[in-house]
Amino acid sequence: MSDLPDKYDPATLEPAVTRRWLEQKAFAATPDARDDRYVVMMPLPNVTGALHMGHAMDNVMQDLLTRWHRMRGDNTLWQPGLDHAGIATQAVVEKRLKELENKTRHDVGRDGLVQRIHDWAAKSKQRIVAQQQGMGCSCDWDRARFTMDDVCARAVRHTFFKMFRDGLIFRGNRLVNWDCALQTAVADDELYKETVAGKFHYLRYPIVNPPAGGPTHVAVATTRPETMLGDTAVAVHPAPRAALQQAIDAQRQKLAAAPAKEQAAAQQELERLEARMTDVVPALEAIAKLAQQGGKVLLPLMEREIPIVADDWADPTLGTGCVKITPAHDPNDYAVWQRHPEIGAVNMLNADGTVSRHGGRYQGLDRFVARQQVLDDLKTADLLDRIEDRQLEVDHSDRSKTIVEPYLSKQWFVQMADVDGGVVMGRGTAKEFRTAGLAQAALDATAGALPAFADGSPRPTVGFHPDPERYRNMHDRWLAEKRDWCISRQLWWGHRIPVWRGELPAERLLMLEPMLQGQLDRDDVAAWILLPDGNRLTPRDAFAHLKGPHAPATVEVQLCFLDEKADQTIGVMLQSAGLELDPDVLDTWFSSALWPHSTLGWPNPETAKVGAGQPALAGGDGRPDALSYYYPGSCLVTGRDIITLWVARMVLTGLYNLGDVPFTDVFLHATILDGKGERMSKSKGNGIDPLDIIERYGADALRYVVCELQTGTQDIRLPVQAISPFTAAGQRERLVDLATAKPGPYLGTFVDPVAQKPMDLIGQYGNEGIAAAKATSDRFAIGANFCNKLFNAARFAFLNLDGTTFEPLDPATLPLEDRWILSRLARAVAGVDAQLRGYNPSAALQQARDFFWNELCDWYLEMLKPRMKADADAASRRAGQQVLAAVLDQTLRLLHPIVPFLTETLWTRLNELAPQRGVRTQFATSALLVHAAWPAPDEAALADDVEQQVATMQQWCVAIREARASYQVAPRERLPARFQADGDGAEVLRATAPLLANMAGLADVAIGSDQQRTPDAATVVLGAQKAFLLGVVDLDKEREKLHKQKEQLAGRIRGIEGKLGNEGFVAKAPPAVVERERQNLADLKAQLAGVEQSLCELG
RNA sequence: GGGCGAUUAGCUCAGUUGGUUAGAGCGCCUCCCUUACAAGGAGGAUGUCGGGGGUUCGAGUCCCUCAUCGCCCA
Repeated sequence: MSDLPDKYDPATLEPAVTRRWLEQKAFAATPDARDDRYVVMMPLPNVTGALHMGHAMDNVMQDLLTRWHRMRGDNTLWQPGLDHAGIATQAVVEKRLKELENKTRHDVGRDGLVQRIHDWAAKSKQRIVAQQQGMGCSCDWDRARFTMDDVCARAVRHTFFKMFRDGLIFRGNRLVNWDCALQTAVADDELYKETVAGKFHYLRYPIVNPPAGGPTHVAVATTRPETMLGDTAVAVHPAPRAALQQAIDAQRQKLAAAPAKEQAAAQQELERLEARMTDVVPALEAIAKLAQQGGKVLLPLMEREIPIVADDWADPTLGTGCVKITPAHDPNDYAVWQRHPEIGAVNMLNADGTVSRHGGRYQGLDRFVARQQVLDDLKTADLLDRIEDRQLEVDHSDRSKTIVEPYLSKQWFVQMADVDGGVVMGRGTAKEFRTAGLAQAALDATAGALPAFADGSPRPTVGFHPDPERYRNMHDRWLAEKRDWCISRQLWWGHRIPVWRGELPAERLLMLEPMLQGQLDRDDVAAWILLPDGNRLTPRDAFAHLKGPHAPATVEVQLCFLDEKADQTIGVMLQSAGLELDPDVLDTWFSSALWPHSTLGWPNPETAKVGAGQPALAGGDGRPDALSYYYPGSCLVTGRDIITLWVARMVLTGLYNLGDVPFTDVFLHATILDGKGERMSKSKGNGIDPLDIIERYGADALRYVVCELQTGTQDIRLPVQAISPFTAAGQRERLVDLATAKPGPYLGTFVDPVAQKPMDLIGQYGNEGIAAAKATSDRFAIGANFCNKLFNAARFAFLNLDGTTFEPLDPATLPLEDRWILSRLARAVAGVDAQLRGYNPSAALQQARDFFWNELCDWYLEMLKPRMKADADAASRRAGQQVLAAVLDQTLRLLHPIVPFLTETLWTRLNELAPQRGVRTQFATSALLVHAAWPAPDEAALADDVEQQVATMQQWCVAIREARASYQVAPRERLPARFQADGDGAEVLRATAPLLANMAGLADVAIGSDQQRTPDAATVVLGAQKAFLLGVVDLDKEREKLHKQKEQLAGRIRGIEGKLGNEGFVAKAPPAVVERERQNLADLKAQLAGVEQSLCELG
C-alpha cells in the first residue's frame, strides 16, 4: 500500500513522482505502427541563463498539450533541447572573464574562449533541465539536443552548403548595427532605444566655384558630426518649392480639421512652413540647380570635393533643407547611395569605434573624442553655425549596453526575395517542388498556396491559434518584405561559416584550372568566383571569362565543402593558395531555424551521431527512423514576439530542406508581465525563477495558475513580491512588492524599503555581497488551494473505497445523485476536451474545476455521505462506492495534464483501493496515469430530467440556506419544513426531499398544496411555490425580507413590461426572444403575487 | 510616423454571431473548527463595462472620435 499523508505536501510528493517518471522513462517516444502522432518541438531556451515565468508559461502550455495528446493515444514526442545563443552567451562569459580574471577574449584566444563558454553552457543546461523537470515537463529527455552538438551541427553544415550551392547565400556590403564594444554586428531585435541628451550641430560646407550672386555654402545639420569625415555627398530636394507647397497645403487642411485646442499649434506650424517659402526655398532652388549641373562642395577638414545630389530624402520643410550623405554610417544615407551609386561610400570607423584610416588626421581617435575635435576644428574654420540641444532616441546594444553605430561591413546573407528561375525546395525528396523564393514559400504555407504533393494530396499548411487572422497577418506582413537575412556574426561562439575565401590574381586561378577541373563536378564542393564588378560566376563560367578580353586582374574565390573534415584535410593547401576560412560564425537563428528537423537527424537519421544513452534516430527492427516518423510535427508553442524571428524561418527552412512544413499549428500564448505591466525578461532583470514558486506552492500550483492565466490573447500582469532576506530569525517573513520597490545597483536587484539594503532576485550577485532574495506571488495560492481540495476530496473517497468492486451498472437504475453526477461528468469531459481543442486552457481548467469543486465536492460528496455511513443500506453503499471510484478515476484523468504530480500520486492509491473501476463497462487502467486513456464523454449517462430535478433542489437549498443565514439559525439545527407546492413542483420536491433535507438541514419535510404557514415560520419563495421553515420567529425581519423581494421583483417586471411595451421590440426582435420575455414576465408576476400574499398573511 | 492590440468589481481576468438581472478567482463583511479539506464550509456586499457621439426595438459586444497604456515595424 502506498502511503498518503494526512496533509497535502507538494514538497515531498512531487520529487517522488518526478523520480518515478524519469526512472520508468515515462515520456519516451518511439516510432511505432500508430498513425496518430503528436510532435512538439520545444522552443529551445538559451543556455545564457535560467528560465523565468515566461518560460514557465511556454513549457506548461506545451506539457498540457503533450500530456493531453499522449493520453488520447497519439504517439507523442516532446523534443527538448537548448540553444547556444551566440551573442548573448558569449557576452555573458566575456563579462565574467573581465570581472573575475580581468581578461579579454583575446587574452584567452578563440579556442580558450569557446571552451569556457562550453563549461558555462554545461552548468546552465543543468539548471534549466532541473527547472523544466521540476515543472513536470514530459519531454523525452533522452532525446535532448543542443544546437552545437554533432547532430545539429551536421544539419547546419548541410543547409549552409545547399543554400550556398544554390546561390541563396551571398556575401555583401551592407549597413549593419555595429556593437563597438563586442565588435560584432547585432540584429535589430538585440537593440533597445534610449533617450539621451544630444545636440544638433549645423555645419557649413563651402560650395566649389559658387555661382555669382548665389549661395556660397550648403548648410547641413547632424547629431554625429564626426561622421562628416565619411560624407560622400550633400543632398537637396530636386523641387524644393513644390515639395514645400505640398506640405503647406496639407497643413492647411489639417488646420481646418483641427479641434479647437490644437488650432493654435496647427496655425503656428503653417506659419513656420510659409515663412520657409521665402527664407529657405530660394537658396534651396539655387542649390538644386547646382545639383543638376554637377556642382560640388568642399568637404571641410578632409578637403575632399563631394557632389551635390538631388534626392527626395532632403526635406525642405525641416532643418536647413539639405542633408549630408554618409552612406557607410546612416541607413537613410545608405539608401541615397543606392539611388546615386556614383557617390560611393567611405567607412570612417574601425571595428572598435575608433576613426579609420579614411578619417585623415583624426585616425585612431575614439569616435567621441573625434567628435569634439571635429567640432573644434570646424569652429576654428568658422564652418560651425550653431548647436541646439535635442533629446535623441539612440539605439543601444542589448548585450553590451553601448551605443551601436550603423556600420558598413561585409556580411553573409540568405536571399529571401524571389530568385530568377525559382528555388527547388526539398531537392531530391519525394516532396520536391519549385517556388519563387524562400520567403514566398513560407507565405504560401500560411496561405495554403503551396503546390500539392506528387500524388495529388494537398501539402499541409501552417495555421495560428488562438487568433488565426491577426497572427497570420503579423507573420505575413514581415515576410512580405522579403528582406535578406543577415546570418553572419563577428563572434567566436557559434557555428563557423564554412567558407574558404580569398582574393586571387586571375592568372593564379587560371594556373590552378587543370587541378580544379576534376573537382568541379563533385557534389560535395561548391564554389563561386566573384568579379570586382560584383558579378558572381560559377568556376566554369569564370574560367571562360578570365580567358576572355574583359578579364579582371583579381577575383574573389569562395569555396564551401559539404564535409567538415575537408576543412582540415584540404585546409593547409587552401591556405597556401591564399584562401582563409571565414572567421565569422552563423547567426544563432540559423541553427534554431532547423530545429524541427535537425533534432530528428536530418539529413540522414541513419548516420546521425547521437550521444551516449540517447535513442538512435535510425530505424530498425521494422521501425521507421525518427525523421520520417516524427516529421512534419504538430504544434509549435511560443510567444507572439517570436513569430517573425523564428516561426517564419522554421517554416522556410523546413520547406527548403524537406519540402514540407515543420508543423501545422502554431499556438501563441500570452506574455507574462510584471506588476508594472512590463514584459518579464532576463535582460530586464524582472524575471522570477519558477523554482521559487515551486518551493513555496508546488509545481502543480504553478501549473494550475499558469493554465488559468492563459485565456486568449490577453497578456497577464503578475504582481511579484520578494521575500525579504533581512527578516530577523523568528520574525514573520516580510514581503516587498517589486512593482513599487526601488531598483538596486545592478540589473535584477531591488532595495528593501525597510532594511534599506539591496536584494538580489536573480541570484547573480553573491560575489558583490548582495543578499539573495526569493520571489513569490500570492496568485499561486489559488493553485495550492485547488490541489489541497483535490487531495482532501480524494482522501475522503479513499476512506470510503476500501473493498470497492466492479459490476456493470445501468445508470437508469441508480439513485438520483449518482445519475446526476454521471451526467454532469459526461458534460464536463466533453467541455474540457472542446476547450482544449480550441486552445483555451483557462476555459478547460475552469470547466474541470467547476465540475470537481462546485458539483463533485460541494454536492455529490455531501449527498453521498449518508450512504457511506456504517448503518447505511449495503447495496446502496456498494453502488455509491463504485460510482465514486469511477467519477474520481475520470476526474484524475481529466485533471492530469494540468496538475500531473498530485493526480499521479492519487492514481496510485486509487489503483490499490479500487483496481477495477467503471459504471456500465470497466475502464482500462494503467500503472501510471501518464499512460492512461483520456476520458471519453459517456453519452448514455446524460440525463436532462435528472439534472433539472437536482437543479431545482439546489435552488431550494440555496434559498433555504439564505433564510437560515439571515435568521442566524445555528448550522446544526434541523428545521422542520412545509412546502406549499403542487403539480410538477411537488413531484420534484418529493423525489429530492431526502437530498434536500440533508443538504439544507431540514427535518419533518411535508409537501402538498394544502400546506400552510404557521405563525412562527419563515417563508421562502421559489417561483410559484413556497417553503415555510418552522420555529423561526421574527416577523419584522420576515416583512423586511419580503418587501425587499417585492421591490426586486417589481423592478424587473417594470423593465420587461417596458421592453414589451415598445412596439419596435415586439415587431423587430426575433419571436423567440419576445416569447422568452413574455414567459419571464408571467413567471415574475406569479412570484410577485406569492410574495404579496405572504405579506398580506403577515399583516 | 505606420500597423496591431488593450481599457469590465479593490486586484488579476472571462464575457461566443448584439438579446433574461454583466461573471469567476483573490480580497472584503457576517456566521461556522458540521471527523475529506479553516489551504475549508454557508451566506453577503461591491460595476456610469476609459470619456463622448452614432447605428439599432435593444450595445460591454458594431461604427466614429478623444484619452491613456502596451507591442511590433520604420
